[in-house]
Amino acid sequence: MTEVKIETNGIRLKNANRFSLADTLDCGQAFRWREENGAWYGIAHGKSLKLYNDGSDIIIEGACAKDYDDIWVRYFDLNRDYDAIVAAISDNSKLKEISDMTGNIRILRQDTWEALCSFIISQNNNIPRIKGIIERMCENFGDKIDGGYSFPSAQRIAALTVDDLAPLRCGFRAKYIIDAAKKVAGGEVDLGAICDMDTAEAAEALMKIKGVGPKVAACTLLFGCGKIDSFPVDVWIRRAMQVLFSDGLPESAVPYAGIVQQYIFHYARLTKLEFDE
DNA sequence: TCCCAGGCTCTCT
DNA sequence: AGAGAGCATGGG
Repeated sequence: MTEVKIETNGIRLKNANRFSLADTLDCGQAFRWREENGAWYGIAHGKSLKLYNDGSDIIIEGACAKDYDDIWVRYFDLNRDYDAIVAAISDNSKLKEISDMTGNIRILRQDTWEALCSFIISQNNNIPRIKGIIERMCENFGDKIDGGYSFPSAQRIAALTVDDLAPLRCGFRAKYIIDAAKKVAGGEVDLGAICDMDTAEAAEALMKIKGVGPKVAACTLLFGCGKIDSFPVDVWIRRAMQVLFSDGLPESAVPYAGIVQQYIFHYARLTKLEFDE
């Protein structure tokens, strides 16, 4: 996407394109990023990062060259041409208006297990509280690393009981988290294989987990497997689609449905889109 | 305070 | 198959 410079304390993305830190890291797709004095701090794939803008560049502080190639290019979806996607969908005037506001979001390719777990927690919940539960999960059961705690593995959670999760204060979702961990750690649900399946088949496989329905499965596949044809429908999207695209998603957006879904989701929330059902 | 939150399961028709 | 209640908890 851009020229990359390796610097002493991190990586510099020269003239970072279609990459708003705020829109990408705080649009409800990932829950472990926080802003402080203009910089964004977070932990992903067991590593701690600080990101900030330097003019038109983005600095990924804490990333070495090897991790950049092995982890961060994929995590930040840096090889995808978002300009081309925005151009393609802008043939529709509503999508153009939406992407004018949200087209600097990049879809993060998160760890599959973390995405699964995060979106199990997200059900019938609000974003601030989702973040709190996930942080408590990491503090209680993750590994201490420089800068915080890693997201705990499925194996670690599988060794726990519902009662052990009480400190998370996640309510009825605790039993779902335990079920997911046991099935993933035990191999009954093979996340690696699921990421290789087609989207519909993969969703079916994920829904063998208690508490995983179509929406949680779709989010897991979009944000945890990079399946950009996966289209999560939550209350915001359902209402936004009724108001904006009652005849369905425009044809030009179908190949990128998942990405466009995130644009619409963010747009709906930014504009506090009002609906009369 | 009271409504509702990036839904899903269970039950009843 | 489809509709509706209930769910834990706490943010706004």
